[in-house]
This record gives sequence, structure tokens and C-alpha cells, in this order.
Amino acid sequence: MRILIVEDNRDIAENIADFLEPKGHELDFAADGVTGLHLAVTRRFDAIVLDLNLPGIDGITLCRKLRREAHVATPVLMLTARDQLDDKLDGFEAGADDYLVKPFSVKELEVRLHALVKRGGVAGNRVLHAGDLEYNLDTLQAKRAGKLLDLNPIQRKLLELLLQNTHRVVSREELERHIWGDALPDRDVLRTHIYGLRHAIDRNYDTKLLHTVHGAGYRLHAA
Amino acid sequence: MRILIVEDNRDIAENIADFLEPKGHELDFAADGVTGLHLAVTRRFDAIVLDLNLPGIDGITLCRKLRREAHVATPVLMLTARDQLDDKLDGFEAGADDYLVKPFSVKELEVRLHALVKRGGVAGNRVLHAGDLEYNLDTLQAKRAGKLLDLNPIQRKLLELLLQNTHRVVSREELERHIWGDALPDRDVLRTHIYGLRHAIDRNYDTKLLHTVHGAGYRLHAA
DNA sequence: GCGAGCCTGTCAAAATTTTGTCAAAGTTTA
DNA sequence: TAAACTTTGACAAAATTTTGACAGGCTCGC
Repeated sequence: MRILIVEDNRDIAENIADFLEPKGHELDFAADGVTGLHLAVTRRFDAIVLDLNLPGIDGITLCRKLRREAHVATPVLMLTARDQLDDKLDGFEAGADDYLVKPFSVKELEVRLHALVKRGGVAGNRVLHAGDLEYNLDTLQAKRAGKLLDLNPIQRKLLELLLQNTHRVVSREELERHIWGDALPDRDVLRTHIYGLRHAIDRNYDTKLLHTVHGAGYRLHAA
Repeated sequence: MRILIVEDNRDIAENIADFLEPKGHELDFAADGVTGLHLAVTRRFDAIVLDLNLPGIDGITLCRKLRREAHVATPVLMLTARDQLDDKLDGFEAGADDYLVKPFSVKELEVRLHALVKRGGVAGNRVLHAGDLEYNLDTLQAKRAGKLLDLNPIQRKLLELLLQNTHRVVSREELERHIWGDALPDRDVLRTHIYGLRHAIDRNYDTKLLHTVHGAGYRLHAA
């Protein structure tokens, strides 16, 4: 599961990480409300763990914004201190789906997250766009002008990163790291994959979307 | 709210009563599983509080019977001891909607009950669909084009997760964790089970529903 | 403006990885 | 014990990734 942890207490965050990451969950962290909100709306998560007390924006406000303004339906689990029991009702009112009282067992957290995701997992449906090109992160389908494109895994990863950065040039190295992590290949394999992606995306269309910026990288944009 | 408390510990039951009854809730009590089950099916409640350890029938069994046999959809909140954390997963699997670890604050119990009822015992949707394929979570029967399919337990779990995510690609790892939890098998057993499920679902039909997304996972969808 | 040297595009064949298939051997359950 | 279920393993098929070789394009110093 992809989980966002919004928690300013480093110890708690680490505790959670130590327990959940070995189990194969992917975690992202935010130490304050603003960062948390930003991550929550720009990326896709299966669940969000939200501390009630945060620097910047407090948890309840964040949750409310998420639901009312950003229309993000990702399940939210709130962390509250024992003496904030009364705030919980507000939490539910703001759109939280569950909560946990500190101190809590990480195991319990995991169980609850599972339950949440199982129950409400429908949310998602994030789609990236650029011109008449779109890419659905859930179905992993890419379309151009409504027509399905046939992409292989590496092409999909390339497209994902490029679409998340349509506003700027993405360097070769960024692309390489996005695909291979730190184990970069020792030859210039990327060239071939860009070639393939370009074919898939632009071959049959007049307006080209994938542009090369010599010496800098690539950029995906209409016009 | 009308609430059924199934709890053999008299002290705990009294505690709950002392807190909730003055607030205007109507409580019924059962001190063992059989009585609890009987009350749960013969009367109407807004929520049921269920101890995991009960004389007669244990909580999980009771819950499962309630959902699978008696088709009662009333929200269930389970009470577990700290060291029964592992049972919780079973609890959710059996159809519980929430749980609380003993010792707990009665106030917290009330908050959770409120949340559960508000959510409307949403659990609802006990039948999952995709195209002309359907799977009933209560009876555990799967049908394609109205015809019963013969599935084994692992195939059912696969189908369940895939149907809960008809819109998106489900990774091999997600599927594996759904079936085996953290004790993943060290060989690629999943392959064989997917093969089996595919046979059961698609073999005799023209439109295939179970699709492989190479390098990413599987996806169940019509068309 | 000119060419050397680097960067990038092109493509097909080879190498590798992933997935499908199925029967037989083990294991659990009724 | 029999029946049902799960795991193992071996091979086939499909798809993807890498390799390598050559061509064209871009930049920069001269």
C-alpha cells in the first residue's frame, strides 16, 4: 500500500516506517500540514495517517480541506492524544474515517489501515494529462485522442514521470533513476526507450508531444 | 440508538451501561454467544458490540454466522484483549466493522459507535460485479452469465480482491499479500492460481475478463 | 562559417525476464 | 481414507529489455 504519514514527531514517524516498510508498504512523509496537504493532493495514496496536532495547518482543518476543497476521497486515519477524545467527533465530521489514540501499537495501525483500504479503496482515479494525451495511474492505460496506446512497463514509467513534469525539462538522469533506481545501466539504454515511447505517442499524430532539449533532457508538452 | 452488547464480563457490561444508558441509548445484553446470536437475528439494532472471547460461540464465529448465514448487516464493533491483536484481521474478514482494544474508554466506544452508525453500516454491497461476472460475499458463490462457477478458496480470495479493484491493475504482490499475508511463499505459486482462476472464469466465454498487464499485475474488466 | 567531437535518433537482432501451461507430488480437510 | 486443495517443477510461449552499429544533428572553438 502507498501510505502518506503526516506527523511532526520524528520518533513516531520512524516507528511507523520501521514496521510498515519491511512489510512492503511504500511510505511518504510530511512533517507539517502544508506539506502534507500538498502531497495528498498531488500524489496517489491508498491511505493517509494524519496527526491531529501539526505545525502549519492542524489535522482537522487539513482533512476538511482535503474533502471539501480538493475532493480527495483517500481514507484518512487520525492520530490523537488521549485527552483529545472530544476532538474525535470533529474529526469524523471533518471527514476522517478512523482514528487511533496515542500511544498506539503499530500493529494496530496496520490492521486499521488494512480495514480502511479494504472498505473504501474505490477512491483513486488519478489521471495525468498533456494535450490530448492522458495516462491513468490506476488502470495504467494511456490514450491519445481517445485511442488506447500500447506501452510496455518502461515506457509507462517514462510517461508517468514526464507527465508529472510537463512544465519543465526532465533530465536523462532523472528519468534513469525513476526507472532503475540506483542500479543504473552502464550503457545508454534510455535512448532506445525514449525512441520507443516517442513512437507509441507521436508516430501517428501531427502535433508532437515529446520534445528533446539537446544537452538537457526531455519535455512533454503540447504546442 | 439501540445497541446489543454481547459480553460475558459483568463489570465491563455494567460500565458500558452506566455510561450509555443515561445518554438515552437503549441497550440489550447477552452474556454468551448463543444468546447473542439469537438476539442479533431476532431483533433490530443500530449496532452490535461483540466480545471476542465468549462462552458458547466465540465472537468471530458469531460474526461470520451473522453475515454469511443470517444476512444481518448491522454494524459490529469487536472488543479484543491487547494480546489478541492478530485475531483482528480475522475479525474484519468475518465481517466486523471496527474493534476496540481492552481496556478501553467508554467514551471512545461511544464515538466509534456513532461513527459506525453514521456511516450507515455501509458495508452493504455484498455482491461484487464485473461485466456478467458476479461474486456474492455472503454465500461465497460466483456466477458468470448466471451460471455457477466452481472456485476453490484461493481462487475466491483472488477474485474478491480483483473485483474490489475492477478499475485498476492489481500487482502480483498485492494479490499475494491478500492471500498469504506476510508469510509469502518463496516460489511463484501465484502463477498457478491465476491460471486456475482464469480457467474457471474465462475458459468457456468469448469475452475474457481477467487480463494480464505485463510487468505490472492483473486487471479484471469487461471489454 | 567549418569541422571535430559529442549528443541523439534509428532499428533490428540477441539476451533476458516474465508469464502461461499442466501434470504430478505433497498437504490439508472432511 | 478419500476428496479437495495447494505447491512444486519443468518446459513453452510471449513480451520486454539490452546490445550494438550506424547515421544525423548540435555546439563550440577556431
